[in-house]
Amino acid sequence: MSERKAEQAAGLARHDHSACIADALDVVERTCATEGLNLTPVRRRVLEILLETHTALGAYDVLERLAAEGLGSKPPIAYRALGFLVDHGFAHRIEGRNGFVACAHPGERHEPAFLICRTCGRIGEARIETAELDRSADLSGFEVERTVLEAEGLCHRCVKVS
Amino acid sequence: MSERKAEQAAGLARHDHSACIADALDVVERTCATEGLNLTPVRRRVLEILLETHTALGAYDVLERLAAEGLGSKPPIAYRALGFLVDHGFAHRIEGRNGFVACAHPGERHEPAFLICRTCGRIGEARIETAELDRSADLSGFEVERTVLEAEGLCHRCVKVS
DNA sequence: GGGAAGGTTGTTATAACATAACAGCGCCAT
DNA sequence: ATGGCGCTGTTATGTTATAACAACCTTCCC
Repeated sequence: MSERKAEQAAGLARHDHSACIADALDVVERTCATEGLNLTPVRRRVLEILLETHTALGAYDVLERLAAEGLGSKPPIAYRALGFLVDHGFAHRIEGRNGFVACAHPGERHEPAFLICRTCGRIGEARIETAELDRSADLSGFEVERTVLEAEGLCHRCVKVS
Repeated sequence: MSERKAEQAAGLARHDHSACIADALDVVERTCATEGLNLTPVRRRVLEILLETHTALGAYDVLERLAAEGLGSKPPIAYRALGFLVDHGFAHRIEGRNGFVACAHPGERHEPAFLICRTCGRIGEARIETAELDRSADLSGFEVERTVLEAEGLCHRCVKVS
C-alpha cells in the first residue's frame, strides 16, 4: 500500500507557462464537451485568470478582473463561477488563504495536496495519499469523504533568499 | 519510518468529558506555569469555552459567551485570546470551518490532523505523519513549516443514522 | 519615588470574505 | 407557445478578521 513513488509538485518548478495554460484550457474544454458541462464565457474567463498564476487568488481579486472586462461586477458572479470550477475539479479552494487556484491536474481524478510558499505565495499541487489518516479514521469508525491537505513553508527559490 | 501504529482520534469516542476538560485545563495551567506564559482570565475562560464541546466554535461564538459574562464584547478580545491559545498549541484553528477547537493533546509537540463530521460537527484530533507529502516536498526543494490536514466526512454515529 | 518598557485589555473603525433571495433572460423540449 | 431549466444580474446583508490607537498595570532599573 502506498508504495507509489512520490512525484514533484506541479506548479513550483520551472516550466513553459504558456503551454501550461494552453494545456489546462484544452483539457477543461474537452472535459466539459464530453461531460455536457457548460463552460460559459464567465466561467472560462475565470479559469483563464486563475491559470495566469500559480498563486491563490481571492474571489474579489478575480471579480476585479472580471469587472474591468465588463464580465460582471457583483460578488455572486465570481463566487458562482469559482464554485462551478471547484465543483468539477477544474480549480481548488485553498482554505489557508481563502483563495482559489486552477487545478494542475484537470481531468484526472485526484485528492489534491498543496505546497504553499509563505513568502512568494506560489502553490504547488501534488497528488497525495493519506493512508495513515485513513487508518486512524477507520479505527474511529469515521468515513472520510474529502481531505484537505495544505503545507505551508518556503519554496526552493525563497529558501535560498532567506 | 512511519511504522508507528495509527491510533484512534481523540474527541470522537465516548469518554468522560468532565475529566477530559479538567485534564486539559490542568495540563495547560502547568505548561503556562513552567513556560512563563500568562494565562489571564479571558484566555483561560476562552479555553474553557472551547473545551466544553468537541466542535469548532467561531470567534464570534466565543465572543458572545464572553460578552454574556462581562469579559469583553469586541472582536479583537476574542481573536487575541484565540491567537494566544493557538500560538502555544492549546487550541487549533480549523480552516475548513473558520473555527477553533481546544487541543486534545496539549503539552505534547504534535502536528494535528482532524476528522470533522459534516453532520454533527464533532471533531476528532489525531496525530498524523505526512511522510508522502514530505517526500513530494523534498523533490520540489520545498521546506515545509506547517501542515494543515483536515478530513471531512461522517463520524461513527452519523454514519449509522444516514 | 520617578519613569521607561512590555504586555494585556478596551474601543473604534473598517477591511475582507461570503451568501440569501429574487428578477430577468435565453434556450430548447414538449 | 409555454413551461422548465440553467445562467446571469442585482440588492442587500451576513460573517469573519484585523489595523490602529488609548488606557492600564506590572516590572525593573535608575
